[in-house]
Amino acid sequence: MFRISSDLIPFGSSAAMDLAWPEHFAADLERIGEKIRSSGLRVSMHPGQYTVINSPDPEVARRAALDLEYHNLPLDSLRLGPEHKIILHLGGVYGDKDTAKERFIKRWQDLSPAIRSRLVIENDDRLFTIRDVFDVSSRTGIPVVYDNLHNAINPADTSRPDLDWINLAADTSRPDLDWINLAADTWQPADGRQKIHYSQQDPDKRPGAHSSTIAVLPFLDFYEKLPDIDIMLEVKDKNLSALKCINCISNRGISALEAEWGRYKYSVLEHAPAAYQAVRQLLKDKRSYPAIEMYLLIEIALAKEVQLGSAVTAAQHVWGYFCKQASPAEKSRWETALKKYINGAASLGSVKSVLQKLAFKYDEDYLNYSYYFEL
DNA sequence: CACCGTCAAGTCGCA
DNA sequence: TGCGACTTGACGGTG
Repeated sequence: MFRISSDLIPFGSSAAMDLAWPEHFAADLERIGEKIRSSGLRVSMHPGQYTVINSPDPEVARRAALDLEYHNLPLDSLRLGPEHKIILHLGGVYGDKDTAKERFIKRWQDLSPAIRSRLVIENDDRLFTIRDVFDVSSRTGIPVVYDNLHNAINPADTSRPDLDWINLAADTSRPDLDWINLAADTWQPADGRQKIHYSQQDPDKRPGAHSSTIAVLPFLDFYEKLPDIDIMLEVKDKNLSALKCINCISNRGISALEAEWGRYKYSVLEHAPAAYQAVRQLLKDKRSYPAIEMYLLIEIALAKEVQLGSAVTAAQHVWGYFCKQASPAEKSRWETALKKYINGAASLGSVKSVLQKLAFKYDEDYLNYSYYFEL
């Protein structure tokens, strides 16, 4: 799966956009679309929370419908079928949820068939619960994407109206799996595989904020109960977590872990030299597949503060790729940057920036694909 | 060059 | 009534 950014086409949703970009980029779109189709990739687009089709203001609703057209156009231009989805929340409440749901359904009926065939609806983190979403789905047939974190923050009311608040608190939500199984029935063959959103709470941020990375143990605990469906992660480090989870739920061979370690190693080294050594030991047995252990060590290491000494060591490891071929000017730039960092006059980022430019210039792909410059 | 503010979108909740 | 939070990226100004 791949989530296409809403910023794909600059000014794409603006009234000022009069470029015939689908024609202009026809050859590229054809090539990319063919790659998506032949590889079995499923792409999707996620309009922001500002796309509100159920607003009482008809002008807001009109612009929201145009925004959905804007999101549909790239998918149509790639010649992708209706299993490539557009994911939408229900919108605002305006003091009366039932009326707001009715208005969503009415506005949905006026959308073009192409958009309606792509649309899926998701529970949000403060207004419409998964139960509200099922309510709308049962009357429209729109497939439901269940979001576990949103349901934890904004749980569906599973109580009877006569239950008092104490009992309600004790039985505030059904298990994720119940909702996921219910959502399965809303997906038709033309919609492709059922998809859910999975994310974890960032411990230091407001409720509902996504974590920086997916913690592997809670993910596996969640995953082992699931039927065979698609899971889209919502997480700051994006594909890093996706690859982590894939590597932990399937044996992709020790070489896949070694490749991952190659990308993580300098970051781990600057946070925790002991963990760096531990992972090296762990990967020595070439018949093993210690994915979970490796990612746990990486998670623990990256959660620690960067130490100046180990950050210098890691940077010097990276500098080792260039020390022979670098020009005198480059050598002096590196030494100055490192000295300033050690004296507290510059950030670690400025040292890495010097190294990243060298990696690009000298075509060191081992470093160009390293997470050292990202984490 | 790091850092911070600003911009676009619509709604809701809290001063 | 007005402001901040939500989200995402680019971009401009400051020191």
